[in-house]
Amino acid sequence: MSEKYYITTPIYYPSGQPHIGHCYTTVACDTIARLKRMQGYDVMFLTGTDEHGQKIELKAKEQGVSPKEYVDPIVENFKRLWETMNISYDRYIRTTDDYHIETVQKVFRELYDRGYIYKGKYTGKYCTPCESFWTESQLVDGKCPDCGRDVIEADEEAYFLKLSLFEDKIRKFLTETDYLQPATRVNEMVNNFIDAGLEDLCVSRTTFTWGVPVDFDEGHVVYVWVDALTNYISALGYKNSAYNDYDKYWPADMHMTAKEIVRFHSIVWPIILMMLELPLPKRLYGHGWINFNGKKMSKSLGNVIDPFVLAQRYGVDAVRYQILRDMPYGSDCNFSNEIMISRINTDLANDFGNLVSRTVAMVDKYFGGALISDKVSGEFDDELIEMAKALKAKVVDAVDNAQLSKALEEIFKVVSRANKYIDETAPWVLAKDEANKPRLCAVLYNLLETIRITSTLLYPFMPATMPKVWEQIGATNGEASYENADKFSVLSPVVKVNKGEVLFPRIDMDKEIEALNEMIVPEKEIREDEDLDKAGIISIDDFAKVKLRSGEITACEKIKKAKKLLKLQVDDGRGGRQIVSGIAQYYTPEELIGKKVIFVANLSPAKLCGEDSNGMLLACDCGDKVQVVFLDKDTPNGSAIR
RNA sequence: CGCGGGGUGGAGCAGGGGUAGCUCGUCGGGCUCAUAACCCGAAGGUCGUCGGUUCAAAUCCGGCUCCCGCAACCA
Repeated sequence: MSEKYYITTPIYYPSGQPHIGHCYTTVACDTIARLKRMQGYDVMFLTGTDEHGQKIELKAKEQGVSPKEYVDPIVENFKRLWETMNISYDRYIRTTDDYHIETVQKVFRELYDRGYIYKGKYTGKYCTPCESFWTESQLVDGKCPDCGRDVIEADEEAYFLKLSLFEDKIRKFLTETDYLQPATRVNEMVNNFIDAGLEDLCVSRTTFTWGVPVDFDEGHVVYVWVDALTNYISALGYKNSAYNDYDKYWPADMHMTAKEIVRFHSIVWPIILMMLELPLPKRLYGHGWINFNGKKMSKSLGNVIDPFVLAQRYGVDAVRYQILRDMPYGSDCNFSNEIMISRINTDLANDFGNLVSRTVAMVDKYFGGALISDKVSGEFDDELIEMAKALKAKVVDAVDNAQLSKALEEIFKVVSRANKYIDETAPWVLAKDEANKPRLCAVLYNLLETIRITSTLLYPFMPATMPKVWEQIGATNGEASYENADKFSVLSPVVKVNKGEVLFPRIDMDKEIEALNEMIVPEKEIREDEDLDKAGIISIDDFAKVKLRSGEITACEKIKKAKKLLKLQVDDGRGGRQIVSGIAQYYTPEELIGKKVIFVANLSPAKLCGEDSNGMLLACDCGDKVQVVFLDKDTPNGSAIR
């Protein structure tokens, strides 16, 4: 019986198309899963989609379809992407699957029966016409993100999970085990959420219906986390009959997530398991984000990179390599087309691909494609051989700690050493003298062996390309195995090579960037135009409701404690008013004083960071910047604008 | 005084008391087996800033400053 290894990605929320961020987590898990399989583990690799919730219900309504109909094609797209990215998941869970729903209902009830769930009141911002609750952060300009109308404070009946009971236990779990990685996040979690007092978690809602029904209280639907987190055990058949390997695989050996949901995986999930008296997972790794050109990735910035396009242009393995190579342990990484191309060119094309190419070419050229058994070792051999043999342990250690970029770094040190070895031994010089044939043969054999070892260890990272390498170096009888990855002299002494296609073609950076830019720019414009159209046509009466007026900024200061807010005194021709505006990043108070601006005069007053605001300045979104609309200096204050 | 991360040669990062290191880029050289690839060398840094501890500080301590997340407010 081989040892088991259970690894999970989060289940992704299919309210939009999958992007490069989803790819990172999934590819990272795939790499770990593949290495574990090579090591002989009985691996269960789970991924899936979290398909319930208000957001999806709303999006479906917008499109006039049922939530399931809305979600199905997106889920297909996720699966298609995983196919493209060569993801070797063993099981795919959808929270809309019957067996999962069954488990969630049973878990919910058990938590209730054990006294960990109680009925209480949920308060939040409520939009009456939409019958929807929103969190503060969901609001758009303080208004309902759906219809744009005002929201009110309201409450609804809801069930809560008594997280607070487990404050001490969870603190201990986080601080006294190495569950949460990287360890720096432990402080973050403890300081922010546990020491601050663990609040009970709202786990049911009545304002929407797209979710798992609470089977003992009609109208209630299980809300987010009890539904989503439970997937890790329902997928194994916990409290359902679809599968039967809970006993075999639980507890999970590795949950991987991006950092924004570490909180729920490090606090809520273990507590739920504690409540159910189930074993706790062994490891949670929270990785950073892929930023694009230094900015957080988001749809509104128009910089979501399409992984399908990348894979098609550069090949799956190149994409897998770059995102794994450049994501440092625990922190964010930067993505740009330049970074990706330069990675592909230097590491994959120049260093690794070219090493294979030149080695195979030399065996071809000097030995007609097959080595001879006569070999003489010499200077430089030992260092290369020792380095290659030591590599496996380093890679395994790094991967075990989710340090995939470190693992790749180590592999490429050996690749680099091999290239240097060619220079040191200068095979083309040896080839000039027939007497040196045995030495030449040994040099090439050492190179083939080094390629065999590095390509074997690269296989989990780039599973599509490595078998091609093995074909080329003649490692076709299972020599390229994990077992052999720390041994030398594995290939047949008279190994026969097969010159093949270029593994990683070099990319012309300038041309490629140009081509990519051409693809990206029009797409962005289209999306904005669409948004404008969708925003809907309004009548002149609607427009007349907005009272715009001119005014002069007479005083202006930053609001301390607020990063983005400026407090402005505006002469509106009627005694003046105070307006708070979120433009502190773009303007200093000095440069605004004396300027004539347009403001919305009849906007309902609001308090921002304790400051009253009566109105709103008109400003223009210009890419990353915001530009206030200024009027001519001689515009009288308080004039109506229409 | 909200929580946390960070400021190291042109760019991206590592180092965490005692010759400042890696990748890319630049410049010079070598080689010609190879995907104009590979190898070697050089230039380039008072390690954000001020002060403290120490024989010795990029590294430890304190103040300041700037950046980036989270949180709170982009009316």
